[in-house]
Amino acid sequence: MVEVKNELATYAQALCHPVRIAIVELLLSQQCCYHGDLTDHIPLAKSTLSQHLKVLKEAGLIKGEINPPKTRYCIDDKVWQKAAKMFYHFFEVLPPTPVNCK
Amino acid sequence: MVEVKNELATYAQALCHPVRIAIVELLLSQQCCYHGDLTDHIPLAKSTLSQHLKVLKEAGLIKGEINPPKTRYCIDDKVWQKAAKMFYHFFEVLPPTPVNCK
DNA sequence: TTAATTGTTCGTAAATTTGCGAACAAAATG
DNA sequence: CATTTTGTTCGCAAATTTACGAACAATTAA
Repeated sequence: MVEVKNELATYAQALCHPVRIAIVELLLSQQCCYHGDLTDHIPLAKSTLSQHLKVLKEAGLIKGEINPPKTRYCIDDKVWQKAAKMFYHFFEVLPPTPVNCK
Repeated sequence: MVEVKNELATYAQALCHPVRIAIVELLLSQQCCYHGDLTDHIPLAKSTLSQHLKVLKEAGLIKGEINPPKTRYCIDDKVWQKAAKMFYHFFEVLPPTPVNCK
């Protein structure tokens, strides 16, 4: 890291691992928040899953209300929309390549 | 990596480093393709920049025509649009949280 | 109260990422 | 032809990431 951490890079970083994508997709597929055992869906040690959840939490994309035996993980709407906007904008800025572009 | 590499994760991976974001933004800001010395814009060793470019190239997001003393780096429109669509879709699927969501 | 359930934190090992300089390649220029 | 320019590749070291099991909370259930 050679400079100030880019916010977009932070979100990308949170989403750059297949397991974290899977976790987020699972949360997205829920009517409301997810509660239950994530290891039912993703075959990893719970400590490993906990670590991935931590990454997503620290990026702000999800929030969890954890009253130890019971847990609830949700996408954080607000941050999610913000990240969405940043990605939208990032990908939008590409103008069509001019035909005379060499 | 515990499973088949997720394509979205691959793009996120390519974009998860501030320097790579900076490189892509530089390329996006060009009328056409970029040619010149990237170290003018990003204060890193050229070998390091070369590595970051390699990551972006392997993800397919950029392409470079390198005839050694001269170089041209471009966003790869096709892959870019594909990645854009994947991110759009990924972020779009979030329905508004129901008010009765507990 | 004791056991069961569920999740986090800690320590550790293996793999990957990041960054650098040195060495190397390949074309342009003197 | 030698030098300059520009970029890649090759070690190498430091930092980070990933994954695991063990130990540790904290609440629920027996």
